[in-house]
Amino acid sequence: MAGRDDETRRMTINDVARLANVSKKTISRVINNSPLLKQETRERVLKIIEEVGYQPDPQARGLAFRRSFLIALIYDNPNAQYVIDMQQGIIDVIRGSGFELVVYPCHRRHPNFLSDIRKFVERQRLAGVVLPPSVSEDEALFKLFEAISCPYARIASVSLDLPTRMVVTHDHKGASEAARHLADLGHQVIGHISGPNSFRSAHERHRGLIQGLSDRGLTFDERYHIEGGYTFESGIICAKHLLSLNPRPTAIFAGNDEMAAGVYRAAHEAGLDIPGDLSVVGFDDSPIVSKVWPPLTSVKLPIRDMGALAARKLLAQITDAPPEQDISVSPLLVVRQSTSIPAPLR
Amino acid sequence: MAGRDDETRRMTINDVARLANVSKKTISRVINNSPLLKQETRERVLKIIEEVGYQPDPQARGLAFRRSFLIALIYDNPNAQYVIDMQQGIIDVIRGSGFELVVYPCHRRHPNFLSDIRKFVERQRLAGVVLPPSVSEDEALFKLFEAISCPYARIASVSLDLPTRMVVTHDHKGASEAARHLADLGHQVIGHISGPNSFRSAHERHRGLIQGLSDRGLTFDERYHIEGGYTFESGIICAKHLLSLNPRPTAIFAGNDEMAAGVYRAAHEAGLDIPGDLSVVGFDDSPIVSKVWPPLTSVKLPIRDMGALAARKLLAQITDAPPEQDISVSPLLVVRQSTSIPAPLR
DNA sequence: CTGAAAGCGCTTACAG
DNA sequence: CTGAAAGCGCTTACAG
Repeated sequence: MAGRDDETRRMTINDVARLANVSKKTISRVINNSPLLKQETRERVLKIIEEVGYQPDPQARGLAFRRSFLIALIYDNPNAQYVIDMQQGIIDVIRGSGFELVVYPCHRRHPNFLSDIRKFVERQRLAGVVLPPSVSEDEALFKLFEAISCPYARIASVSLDLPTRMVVTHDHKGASEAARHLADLGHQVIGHISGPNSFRSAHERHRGLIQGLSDRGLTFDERYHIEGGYTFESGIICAKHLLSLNPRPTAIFAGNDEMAAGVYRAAHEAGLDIPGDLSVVGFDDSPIVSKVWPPLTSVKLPIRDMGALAARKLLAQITDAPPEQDISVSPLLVVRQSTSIPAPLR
Repeated sequence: MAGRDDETRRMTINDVARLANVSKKTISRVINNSPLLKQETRERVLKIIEEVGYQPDPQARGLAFRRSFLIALIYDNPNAQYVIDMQQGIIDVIRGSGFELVVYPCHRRHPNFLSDIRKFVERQRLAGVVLPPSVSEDEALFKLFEAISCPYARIASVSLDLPTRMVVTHDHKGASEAARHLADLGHQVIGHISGPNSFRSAHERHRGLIQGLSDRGLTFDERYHIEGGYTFESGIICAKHLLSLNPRPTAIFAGNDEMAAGVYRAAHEAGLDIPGDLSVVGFDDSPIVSKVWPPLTSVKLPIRDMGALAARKLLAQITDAPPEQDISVSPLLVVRQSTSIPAPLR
C-alpha cells in the first residue's frame, strides 16, 4: 500500500485511557454506552474524547465484535432518482452513528445473484442490509438472510414480513386515491397500464385502482387493463393499444411516471390533447412530472423517508433498541394539470 | 449486538494454513500476491482456498494494514442519473477486488464540509476517494487529502491535477462539436444558457461553443449568453430572455439537458416550434432526451466509463500498480430531432 | 522461499 | 462500578 506515514500518530483507546487515568475497558464502556458506569466517569471520559478528537476505529471494533459497521443497500431498481433518494434517507439516519453505507447494485436474474450476495454479506460481516423493490420481493433472498443471521429491512408495497423488518408503502392506497380523483372528475372509461407482473407494486396499484373506482360505485373493465414494463417505451405501446379501444378511455392511469410520459407521447401522436381529450395520472412523482406539459398528476411516495425508516428499523435490530412504531408511510396524490373533467361532460 | 451464532464457524487464515500444511504467513503471501513464493505452493494454497470457500476478513486485514478496503464516492451532484451511473462504473472495476464502495453525499457550502470529510476519511482509514464535479473542483479539499495522505481520483471537465489522479471529460470538445453542428446547419444567431459560474464545466462548455463557432468562421455574440443554474426552472427563465432578443436566436445551446427541457417549455409557451422555429441542443444525454418531443440533440458523456476509469486510477495508486494510460474520455454529440436548418434558410 | 513472534485497536469473558 | 488477560484475523519486521 502506498502513502507516507502520518505525522502525528492517531489517538487510540490506550491513549485516552492513559489521559483519563482509567483502564481501556472503561473507555470501551463509554464508547458502547454501557449502563454500568458511574455518570461522573462517563462525563469525564467523554470530555477528554471530545478534546483530543478521538474516534474509535471501526475496523478494530468490528473485528472484536465479529460484525462490521457497514450497512448495505442492495438494489436492482432502474430508477436512479429512487435509489439516490433512498441512499440519502439512509444516510440521514446513520450519519454520526458510526455506521456507513455501502452500495451493491445487482441483477436479480443473474445466475450468481444469491451466491454473490451471500459471499458479500459474509465477507464484510455486514451489520445489516436495506432492500428496496424489487429485490425486497425475492423470497429466496430472505431464506438466505435468515440462514446467515443477517439483519435486514425490506421496503415493499405490501407487508411481506415481520413489522420490525418491513417498511410498507401502501401503493394500494395511493392508487385508490388516484382512482377516486378520476371518478370524481366524471371519468367512467378508464385505462390502466400496470407494471410488470413480477413486481408486487404493479398488483397493488392495480388493486388500488379497482378499489378506488368501486368506492365510487364504478367497476373497472379489465379489457382496459394492459401490462407494461415500467419503461417509457412500454408506456407508448400500451397507450396506443388503449387509445384504439372503443369507446376510447377518457383517462389513463399509468403504473409509474415513466409510462405516463409514454402516454403523453402516444396522445401527442394521436393528436389528443391532455387533459382535454385524455386525463393522465402517473405514480412516483419523479422529477419528470414537471418537465412534461402539462405537468403530470402523480402519486408521490416519500422515498427519502422510506430509506430513513428502513435505516431506523435496521439500527433497532442491530442495537436491540426498542422497535420502531411506524411501520408504514403513506403515498400522496399530487394533482396537477394533466387531469380534468372529461370532454363529453364539458 | 443481536443475532444468533453461526452454525459453522467461519474459515480463518489459520484453518487454511493447517489444511495446506504451511504457516499462516504463507497464506498471507498468497492473498497479497507476494512475488517471493514458489509457484507450486501458491497453486496448492489457491486450490484449497477455492475448495473451502475461504474469504480473508477485510476488517482484520485493514486493521493490520492500517488502511481499510473501502473506497468512498463523495458527491454533491444533484443529477441522480449521473451519480448512479458513476457508482455503477466504480463497482464494475472494484467488484471482486476486495474493495467496497461507500457513499457520502454532502453539501459543499455546509460549514462543516471539510472537517466532516476529514473525520470520515480518518475514522474509516479510507483506501481512497472518488470525486465527481463539483466537489472535484474544491481546492481546499485537495490540500486536505494531501495533508492526510488520502489517495483520490478527480473527475472534471479540464485537468486540474496530476494525470494519475485525474479523469478529464473534455466538455470543451463536446461543446465545440455541438457548435459546429449548429453552424453547419446554417445557424448564425445562437443563444447560450451556461451553467452556474461556480462550475468549471460551465466555463468549458461555453469556451467550447465559442471555439466551435470560430472553427466555422463565426463569432459568438456575448449578448446571447446568459447564466443559468443547471436547473429546469432556470432554463425556462433564461430561454425567455434569449427569445426576447432581436434578432431572435434560431438555436439555443443549453449547458445541460435540464435547462434544455426548460427551453422546450419556454418555446412551447411562446408558440415556437422545435426545430422549425428553434433548434435546441443539450448536454449530458440524460434519460430525459427521449421523453421530450422532439427527442433532444445532446452531448453524451460516458459517465459509467468515467467512474470505471477513476476507480482504476485509484486502485493503481493504492496498489502501486503501473499508472493508467487513458487520462481522459471523450464526449459524443448525439444528433436527434431537435436541431434542423433554421427557418429563414428553408 | 518460508516461519515464529509481536502487534494493529478494539471487545469478551471473567474477576473483584 | 472498574480492571487484567486473552483473543478477534490478519500483517509487519525480523530471522533463517
